[in-house]
Amino acid sequence: MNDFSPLIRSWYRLNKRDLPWRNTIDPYQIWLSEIIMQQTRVEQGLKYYLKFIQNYPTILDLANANEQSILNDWQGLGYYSRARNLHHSAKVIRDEYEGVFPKDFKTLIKLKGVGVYTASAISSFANNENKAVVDGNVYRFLSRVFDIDTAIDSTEGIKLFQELANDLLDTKKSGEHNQAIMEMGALICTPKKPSCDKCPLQVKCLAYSNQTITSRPHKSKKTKVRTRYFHFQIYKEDNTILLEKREKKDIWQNLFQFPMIETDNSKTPATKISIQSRVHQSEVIKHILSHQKLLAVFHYFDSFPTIIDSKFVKVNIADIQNYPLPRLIDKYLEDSSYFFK
DNA sequence: AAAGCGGGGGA
DNA sequence: TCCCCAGCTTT
Repeated sequence: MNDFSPLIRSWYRLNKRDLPWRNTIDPYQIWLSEIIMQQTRVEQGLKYYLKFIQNYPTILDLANANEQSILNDWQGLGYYSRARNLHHSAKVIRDEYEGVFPKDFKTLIKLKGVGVYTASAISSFANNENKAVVDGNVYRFLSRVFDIDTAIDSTEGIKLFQELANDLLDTKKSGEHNQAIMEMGALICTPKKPSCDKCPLQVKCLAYSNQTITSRPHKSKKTKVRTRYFHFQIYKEDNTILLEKREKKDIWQNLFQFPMIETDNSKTPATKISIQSRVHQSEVIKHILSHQKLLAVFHYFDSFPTIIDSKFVKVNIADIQNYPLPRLIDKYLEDSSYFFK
């Protein structure tokens, strides 16, 4: 389709949102925005982007920070490996690239946390490199415009959509083209009730004429949810509590929580938790993740356990804010008056 | 090729 | 409830 790129770019120039990372060609700032926005809505990620630009104005500020501070600033955004990889890559650029942030696809793709999409985005936005982005917006938009039934999460689909996106890319305006095609997906060709009447490609859209919009894009895999049972123990003496760092390869890696015992049901594991010294027990708190349903109970104690695990840390209540916490824990503290009495 | 990894918002 | 969001890494 010859006029695909001109049509979406004309539309984009008139209808684009004013987003801060669109007003720069600094690859560092663009990288920051792209990592934060992975699997994240712009409305949710925007305040994190502003915070990170404020707290880490340059790649060296980020590289020289410690991981706990970065995770603390990332708290609540989810997919915490993004923050760990962010820090790792910042140090690589400081130590191996003399602090100069790369803007070419070949170098970018080597960075941890940067895949084909992110390397294409940064290199096209910062360097006008001829690389087509394929994100969730692009899958949806292209699967509809060309009425493609191939599953977007299959190996075949990934290859097909990347090649189609490459073919449609206007080689002289790759940055604007990539912004435009994603903005079309985000503002017009939305998952539910797309605004086809405002779409510059309505008359050319095959899914529109075939009335297959609602079944595009086609996905094959469905996520299955696992249920887990967490028993958190809140040990408090005066103004000090115990926290432990989650170091295993599991959810919330390198974040902190109250010492926790996982069981296969929500019944109190009496053999592992001393019921005699427990002063209070919370209701079962439900917390939903994409692939896990967590059922948590908080058990309260007014003295420390006789044996204190080496991975526990004693934290003054006023200093809890310096420890990155899973949303489940953070929300529980918000809702609980316990620590403010 | 498939699974694992957060949290929030909309319908 | 279910689906999706400026995806990537590990198994």
